[in-house]
Amino acid sequence: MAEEYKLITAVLKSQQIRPTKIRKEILNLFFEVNYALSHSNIFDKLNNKFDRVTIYRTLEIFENKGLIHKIVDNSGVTKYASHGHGGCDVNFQHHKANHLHFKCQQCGNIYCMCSIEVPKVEIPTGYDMQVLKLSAEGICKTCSG
Amino acid sequence: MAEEYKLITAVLKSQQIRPTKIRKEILNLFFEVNYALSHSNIFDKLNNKFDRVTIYRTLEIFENKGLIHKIVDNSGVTKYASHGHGGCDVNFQHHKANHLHFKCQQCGNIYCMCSIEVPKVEIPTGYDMQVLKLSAEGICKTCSG
DNA sequence: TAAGAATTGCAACACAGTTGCAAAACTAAC
DNA sequence: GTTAGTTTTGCAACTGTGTTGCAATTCTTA
Repeated sequence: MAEEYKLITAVLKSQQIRPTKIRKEILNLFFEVNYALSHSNIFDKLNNKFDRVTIYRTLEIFENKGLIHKIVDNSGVTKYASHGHGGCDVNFQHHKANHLHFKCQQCGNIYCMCSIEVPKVEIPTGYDMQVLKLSAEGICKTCSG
Repeated sequence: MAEEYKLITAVLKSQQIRPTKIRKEILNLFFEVNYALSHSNIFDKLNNKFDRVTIYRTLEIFENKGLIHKIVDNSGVTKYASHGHGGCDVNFQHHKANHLHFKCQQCGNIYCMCSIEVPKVEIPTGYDMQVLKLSAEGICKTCSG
């Protein structure tokens, strides 16, 4: 844990984020899992130790600095996934690019799948497509295994 | 308008939905547009004539009976698009199947594109994919024209 | 017209997310 | 190490979305 926190502190500093207690604890949570976390997931895991608002603000900072990205799943729940570590099945570089989000219908977890190539798709004339996003649902490795 | 309401009444009856005032007005709204409507869109368009809760319940009924489907866009806003009429660029049958949702970055409207074929995609072994959804962003016909 | 069922509106609530502000914690200079 | 200034945090309050229970109203049909 102490070793891990050294790395976490370094990651925060590398993004010009002051390594306060709550920031280290939240970033640590992201590094411990390989799926996306919601605000309430984080609030619960931190056991009411910090204020709701501070968690929102921390997530905002992490997102702006590119440490995590926001995912809105198709039931409307907002989650965040870390770049690097468990947050991606390939590596940090790929993660930043457009990738597929897989939601497990059993456990509800969302996994980033950076190894997937987003296919080309033709849309009707008159429309100018800038972004194409893929999202999948099914049963994850853990739940089917 | 009177003619249109005859059709709307018939559609409602065909799904065993009693054609009350609010239901006819809401279904009419869906038939007037070719994009998805949010609860607050509908509330505003109906000019506070009906209760918020009744609108929620009406949307729930329409969704359960298959007249509309729910779309959560990637900023977390829940919208509903009608099957048939303006809600689809092909026809009623296609609409029910999996299709692409296109969100205009300018006007914010979401359009259903039923003519798009959803491509095959390979995912990592161990994961069992049941559903694949496509969503796009860009500039719509109206805004670019 | 009256009884029973469905629909509506209202009040109240839960939850996610945001803002302003004061208290606390840090940083850097002396 | 103390102090001034900046950042961060926690609290209170608020908005918006969605839900539930219940009583009043409306519709159906007999």
